[in-house]
Amino acid sequence: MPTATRQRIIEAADDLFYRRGFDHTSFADIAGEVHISRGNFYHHFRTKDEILAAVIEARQASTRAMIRLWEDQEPTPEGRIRCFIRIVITNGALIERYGCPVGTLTSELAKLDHPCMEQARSVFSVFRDWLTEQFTALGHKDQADELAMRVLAFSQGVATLHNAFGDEAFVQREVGSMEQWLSTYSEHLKRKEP
Amino acid sequence: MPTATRQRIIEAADDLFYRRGFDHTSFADIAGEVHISRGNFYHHFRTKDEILAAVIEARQASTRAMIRLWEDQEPTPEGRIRCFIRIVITNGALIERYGCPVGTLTSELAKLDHPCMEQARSVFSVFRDWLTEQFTALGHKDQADELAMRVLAFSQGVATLHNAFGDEAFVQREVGSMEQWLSTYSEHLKRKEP
DNA sequence: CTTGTTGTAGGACAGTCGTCCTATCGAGGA
DNA sequence: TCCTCGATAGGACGACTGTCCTACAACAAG
Repeated sequence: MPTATRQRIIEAADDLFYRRGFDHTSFADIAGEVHISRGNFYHHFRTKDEILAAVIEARQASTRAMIRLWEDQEPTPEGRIRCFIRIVITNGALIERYGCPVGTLTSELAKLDHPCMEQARSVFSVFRDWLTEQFTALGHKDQADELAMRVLAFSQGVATLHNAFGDEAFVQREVGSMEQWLSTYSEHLKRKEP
Repeated sequence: MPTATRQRIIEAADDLFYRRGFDHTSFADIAGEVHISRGNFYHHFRTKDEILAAVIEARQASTRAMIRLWEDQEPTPEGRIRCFIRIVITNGALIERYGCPVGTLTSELAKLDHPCMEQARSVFSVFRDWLTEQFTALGHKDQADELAMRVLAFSQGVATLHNAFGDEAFVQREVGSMEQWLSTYSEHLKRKEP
């Protein structure tokens, strides 16, 4: 049963881990953000790794929630994949400043050789599996996972360079190019099923 | 005039910043790697930021050296761009473990709001400007920078996902796809200048 | 009213951090 | 031989880290 305070800790840690990085965020930082004492903090999370695990779990949940939203808004697989492609525009301001939350956390945990690495990777997998489903529905079952990985790589590349250069025109251009690439895969379906 | 010890410090710091991250690498770590005392360390670098600046400078130099090597080995712009594309295979083992040195450092410095961020970005720019030159030589002067950014984004996306998933087949596949994409841009030139 | 549980606070603890200071070493010039 | 000066060593410093312990307040169960 999650307490309200516990929930606020997770939200603050989520935000700080994103903006400052996991390693560079201290207990005191999070406690200060939530306006509780470090002692109270320890009552909810005994170690830093426990918070990280809870944060990643929360990110998995919010990712799934976002995906459900896309599925409600867009009836076609093409429209849904387009939602994912456009995420680098939707979250453009944050990505320009702090990069992709999933990619940067994974990179950091890889360097730290952190036990939560596998859990962090699974956030990637939520996107990957869902994109694979969409490409399968689009009639490309045999290469669905490969296409999903390509879209995922696109978003990571654009996010990293947006974070490095801050060039919004570049993001717009790449999204447009990717949407055009996507349309070639969906028109192929229309031609097969008129 | 760089001392031999100073050079060894830079090399050790370069390696550790890559493998553990800048923030998570301490003075003691580097000193231990070089087998010198922390006091001696301070004689060469007074602050951590000074080491970082020296490391980034060294990376710029080694990047330019690698580029010169490519230019010596490959006479055509297409072959040279191919060298860059293949770098995610050449350095595959390291990237799988620690990600791209340029991308991960830039991401970390962005989160730390570090003054060396601009300098780190310039390592990206070395690649970007050189790729722009190559695409210009390939006869695509009007969109040379856009194509350079696309190749750069490709490498960052592939590196991030290779680091996350460790899927070598994915890397091979994406490199092949990217080389095919590149060949369409060079054949366009051959058609115009037979 | 007593007892026990739970949330909160504040501080103790040993360790590490970046930074800085001082002392010693060794070679080269006067 | 003495002096100088860069290279090296070793430790001191205050601040901060993650972790842990104890004390108190609120409140429900008995």
